[in-house]
Amino acid sequence: MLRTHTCGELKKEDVGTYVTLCGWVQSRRDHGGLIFIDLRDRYGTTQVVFNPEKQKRSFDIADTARSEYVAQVEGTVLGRPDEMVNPNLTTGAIEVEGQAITVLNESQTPPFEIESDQEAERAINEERRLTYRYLDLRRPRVKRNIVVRHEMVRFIRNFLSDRKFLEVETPLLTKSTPEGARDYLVPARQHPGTFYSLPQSPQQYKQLLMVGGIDRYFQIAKCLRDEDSRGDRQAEFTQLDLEMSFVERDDVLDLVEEMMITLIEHLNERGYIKKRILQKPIPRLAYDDVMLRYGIDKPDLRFGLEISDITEMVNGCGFAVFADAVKKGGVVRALNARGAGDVLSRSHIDELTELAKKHRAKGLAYIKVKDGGELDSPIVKFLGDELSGAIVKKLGAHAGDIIFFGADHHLIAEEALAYVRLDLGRRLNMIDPEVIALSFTIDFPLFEPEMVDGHYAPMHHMFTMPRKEDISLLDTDPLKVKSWQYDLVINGNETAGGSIRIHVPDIQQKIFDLIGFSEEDEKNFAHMLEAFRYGAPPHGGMAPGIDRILMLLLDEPNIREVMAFPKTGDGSDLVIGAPAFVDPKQLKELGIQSLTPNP
RNA sequence: GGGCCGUUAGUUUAGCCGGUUAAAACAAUCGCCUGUCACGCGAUAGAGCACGGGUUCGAAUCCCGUACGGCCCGCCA
Repeated sequence: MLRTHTCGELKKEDVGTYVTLCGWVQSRRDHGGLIFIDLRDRYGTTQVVFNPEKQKRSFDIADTARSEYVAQVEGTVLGRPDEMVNPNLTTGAIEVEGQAITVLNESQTPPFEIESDQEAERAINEERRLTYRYLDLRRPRVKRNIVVRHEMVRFIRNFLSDRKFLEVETPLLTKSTPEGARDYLVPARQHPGTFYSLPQSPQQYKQLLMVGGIDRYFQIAKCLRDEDSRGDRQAEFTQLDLEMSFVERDDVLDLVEEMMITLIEHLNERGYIKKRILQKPIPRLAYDDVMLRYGIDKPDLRFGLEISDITEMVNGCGFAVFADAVKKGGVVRALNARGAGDVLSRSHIDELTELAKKHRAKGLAYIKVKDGGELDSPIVKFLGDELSGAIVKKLGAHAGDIIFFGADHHLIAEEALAYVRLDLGRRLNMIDPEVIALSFTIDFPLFEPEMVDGHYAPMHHMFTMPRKEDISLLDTDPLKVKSWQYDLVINGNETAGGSIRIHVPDIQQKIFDLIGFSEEDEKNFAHMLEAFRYGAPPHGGMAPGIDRILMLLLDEPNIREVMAFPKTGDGSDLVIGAPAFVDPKQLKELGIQSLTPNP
C-alpha cells in the first residue's frame, strides 16, 4: 500500500501518528519560508505543512509541486492550535508535518479548476466537463453523485436480497422486437445478414425467469433505446428491473413502497440528501382520478391547484366557447390559482395562454377576482353574473385569485390545464424544494385512448394483464378495458412503471390481435406464447429508473449529472469520441459494405 | 425531422443599436513573504472573438450557412 490513511479521516485523536497519504495537490500556498499543500483524494482534503528548517529536502520538492500533481506524503499528524482550526474541513483540526514527499506523477494545468469556492457560482461549460469527464469526476458535485448512486444501488441490492430476491443477469445481445423504441443493432458475424439488438429492457427475459421458477428476480439493468435524448432521458440508462411470481398488484406496490421510503430515509440519515417525504403511505391514485384533478397521469403533488370539472354547470351557457365544447362532447375544466392576481401580470397570463396553445388548446379563458369580489374577465359578460358567481363559488375563489379554464375534448383540456398548473406551481412559488412527493398511479386503461393506424396501442406494453372483470370487453369495447398497470410518480416525473403480466396464452394472443400484430410479428413472440403454455405462474413487476430517481433526490437539473460517463444530446461520448468509424477490415468480417466518412 | 438559445484568453464573464491598442476576475508563469487554508503583495505572458461566406470605408458586434453544445416538439411500448 502506498498509503496508511486517506485524506479525509485524520482527526485530533490521530495526533502523533506517523502517516502516509496519497492524493492530488489541491492547492499549494507558498509563504516563502513555509509551504502548505492541500492534498485531496476521494475522501477529503488534508493540509500538509512543509518547513525548510525541519526538512529542507521535502520543502524543496513541495516547492515544485503544482495543481493536480499526484503526491505521496509522509509525516507526523500535528494538532492545530484552536485559532488555526479550519471548520470547513473534516480534517481541519489537524495537519500533517511533511517529512517526506514523493511526486508520483506530474500533471498539466487542468482545463478547469477542480475545486474552489468559486465553483458554486461558476458553472463550467458542460461540453468541456464532458470532454474531461475524468477530471470532472474529481470535483465535489459529480463525486457526490457517484457516491450517492453507489449507496442507492447497494441499499437496493441489500433490501431485495434480504427479501429472497435473486439477482440474475440477462443477455445484452438479444432480439429486436416490433413496437416500442428504436433498437440498437449489432451485426452478428457468425450469421451474416442478421443482427442482435441491445435490450430496451429485460422484459421478456424476466418473464421467462418467472416461468423458470425464479420467483423473485431483480437486476440493475442497462437499458438501451435508440431515441433522441432529453434532460431526463439518455439512450443508455439504468433500471432496477424486478419481477415477482404469485403476486397481485398491491404486493408489488407494497414492496416498492417500502423500498423507496426506507431508501430515502437511509440517504437522509447518512446526510446524502435532505428530503421530506410528503405522504406516507404513498398514495395510490386511480388514473381517471388524477387525469381529472391534475390533467396528467404523473401529477406533481408538491402543491395543490387541483382542477375541477364544471362541464355540467356551463352546459348551454351564454359563452359559446364553453357551450360548444360541451355540445361536441368535450369538457370544461377549471383551476383556481390562489393569490395569482397579485403575482401574475397581463403578460404572464398571455404566456400561460401561449403555453396552453402549445398543448393544442385554442385559448385560455380566465376570471380574475378583484378586491371586493368584483370579477375582471373577458368572459363574464357572456357567462352572466349568476353563472360566473356560481363558478367562483364552486372553485372557492376569493379576492386575489384567478380562475383558469380549459374547454375542449377532454384529452386537450386535461393536457393544457396540466401544463398551466405546473407552470403556476412554479410561478407562484408553491414548491418546497425539500419536499419529495411520491405517488402511485394505478388503474390505467389497457390501451391508449387514441388508436394508431387503426389498431389499439398498449398504454404500457403488450404483456400487461387486463382486469379480470374487463376481459369480456376486449371483444366489445377494448378502450374501456382497465389493466393492472401502475407507475411510480415522484414530483411529477414518471420514475417507475410496471404491471401484473399476462401469463395466460389465450389472453396474450388476444392482445396481439388487438394491437394489429402481423403473422411475422407474432412469430417474433412465439417463444413467449410457447413458454406460457408450460405452466407460467401469475407474475408482475416493476422497473424504477435509477438515474431519474437519483436526479430527483439530488436536485440535479439533468440526468447526465448522476451518470459517470453520460452522452451528449446527439449520443456522443466526448471523452472517448464515440461513436466512431471503424476499420474497413472489421466491417468486412461482418459482411457489411464499407462506409466511407465523406464520399 | 423541426423550433428556440448559446459559442469572446486555460476558466467564468464583460464588450454586441459597427469605429481604430477586446476588458476583468480566477487559473498559469516568475519574484517576495514562516501560519495560510478563497493566503497576501508585485510583475509577466496569454484571446483577435467557434468556423466559412456576405454587407460595409470599417465586423467580436449586422446578415446567411456550417459545426459543436443546451432546452424543447416529434420520438421515447
